Amino acid sequence: MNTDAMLLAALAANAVQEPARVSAVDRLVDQIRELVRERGLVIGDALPTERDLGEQFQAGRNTVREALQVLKAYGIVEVRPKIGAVLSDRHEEAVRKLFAFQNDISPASFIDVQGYRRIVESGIGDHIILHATAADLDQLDAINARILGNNGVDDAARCDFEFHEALVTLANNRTLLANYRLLQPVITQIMRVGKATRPVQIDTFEVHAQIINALKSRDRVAYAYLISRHLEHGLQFVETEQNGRAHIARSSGRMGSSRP
Amino acid sequence: MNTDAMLLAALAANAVQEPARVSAVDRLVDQIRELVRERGLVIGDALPTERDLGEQFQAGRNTVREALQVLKAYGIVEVRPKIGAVLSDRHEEAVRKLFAFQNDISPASFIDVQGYRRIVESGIGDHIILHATAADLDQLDAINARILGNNGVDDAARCDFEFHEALVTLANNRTLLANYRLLQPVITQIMRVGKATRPVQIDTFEVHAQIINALKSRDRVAYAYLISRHLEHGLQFVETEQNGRAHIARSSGRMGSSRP
DNA sequence: TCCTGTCTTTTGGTCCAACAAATAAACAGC
DNA sequence: GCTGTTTATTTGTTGGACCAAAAGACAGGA
Repeated sequence: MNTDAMLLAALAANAVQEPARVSAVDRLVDQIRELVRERGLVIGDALPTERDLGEQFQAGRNTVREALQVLKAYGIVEVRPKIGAVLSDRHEEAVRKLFAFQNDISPASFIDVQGYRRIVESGIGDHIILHATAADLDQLDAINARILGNNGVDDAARCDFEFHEALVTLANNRTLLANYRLLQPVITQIMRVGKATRPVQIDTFEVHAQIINALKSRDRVAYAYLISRHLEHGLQFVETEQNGRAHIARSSGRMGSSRP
Repeated sequence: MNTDAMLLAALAANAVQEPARVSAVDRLVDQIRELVRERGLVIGDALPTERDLGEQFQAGRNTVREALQVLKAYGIVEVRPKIGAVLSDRHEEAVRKLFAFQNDISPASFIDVQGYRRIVESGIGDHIILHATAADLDQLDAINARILGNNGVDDAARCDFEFHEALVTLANNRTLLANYRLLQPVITQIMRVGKATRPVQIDTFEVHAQIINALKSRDRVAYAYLISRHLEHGLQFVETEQNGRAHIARSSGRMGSSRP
């Protein structure tokens, strides 16, 4: 037995979860998902009508509708009057929404998120320096240049996020990127508030440019220092916050920020 | 206007989303969540019955049920026969489930996840070395000892995960911990398959002990090396996998693993 | 008094029928 | 061929019905 076969067997074993659930709605959710899979439906394709689904799977229309509500909550389908349920690409968005709602948006969590970003964005420096091509770094420059478009706070925050997202993308790890994107609403909000306090697009552009230059000259120490300082700067505006949780988070927020 | 007030104003501005949605189901979802908030209900408390909710909010029972299905999908409530909908603490689990669902479980994603873990678990070394107390490290020892209980593959995998989770916890960053926990099903599965190939609880225990000792002696270089090697070892069993995606992911998977 | 088994009532689970609203598709008029 | 109108289909929502499960009331016995 080779290792891959063993792997797949273990995966199959993991697939069975709760045999206890015999709810018709849950069953329908699975059946509809299976239907999508076996018919090879893709984003934009429409599912059968609610009545058809009910007839096909021996269920009442209300039961079908409850199942569709679940799929809709998952971002799998988007249901429009007359058209019916069409396969949606809003799954990631649903995950983000759901995730955001467990992370309360507060000054404390802002500091926490910045601490997370410092860990991640510092940690990927070595990989970027070792593997990024000149074209990759040039593209970072191009993305950074867009921040000078100066189209208001929201737009600047979006550009700022895109730069950091591109940075994380260069780590070439899908899991990391997905996790980072999960925090997009919070991160963008941090940026928005920072820029609302005083418009500093030009400063942001300059710092990003310095970061890119550090990467181009393969200077990992400079990169780590610049990223740390840049992220720390981003939460200056919540400095006044001094309650317990924020303080604890802050100690982690500052981790690894020793000046070279 | 101080910065905190500005922050809160920006948050409020972010709160309004789509005023276009007038669906009765969506309205009910919001109303029920508001009901929970204003009554100060906590985990375990029961909501009014479906019939009562319908009467209170001027909606049919089927509509209420559809709203409850959405809340259930979000892990906000758990509905039990006869009791009704009770507030649940399964929100994180719902997020995990939803997240896992976008990350297909495959050898390629296993390698990717190990790469993610290497970035994270290496990256937090400095903070742990600087801030962890002797008691923290002793607790790591205690957790590590549990892996010798030798209660089968599943149990060993669970203990293994708990050790690494404890490690990440010492980084003292809620966001990082939440993201790491999101990957629990995949990580545990990696461990399970690794241990199924050959039971190596004692080896895992030894390596973990070495890692703890590196932390106790504040040796960041040894820690980084040991963690990297430990995680790389964990995916030996998928070495045969050589398709494109796995190979790309692998290059990131190996990042920062240069021997000191 | 306290335990135990039975019975009633409440409640979620499922389905059906009906109507309203929206809209894609067919159609008539030019 | 284009445009405005009509039609038919489909989702959105509601009320009602019935079933099964379970909590709570209740009666009976140790």
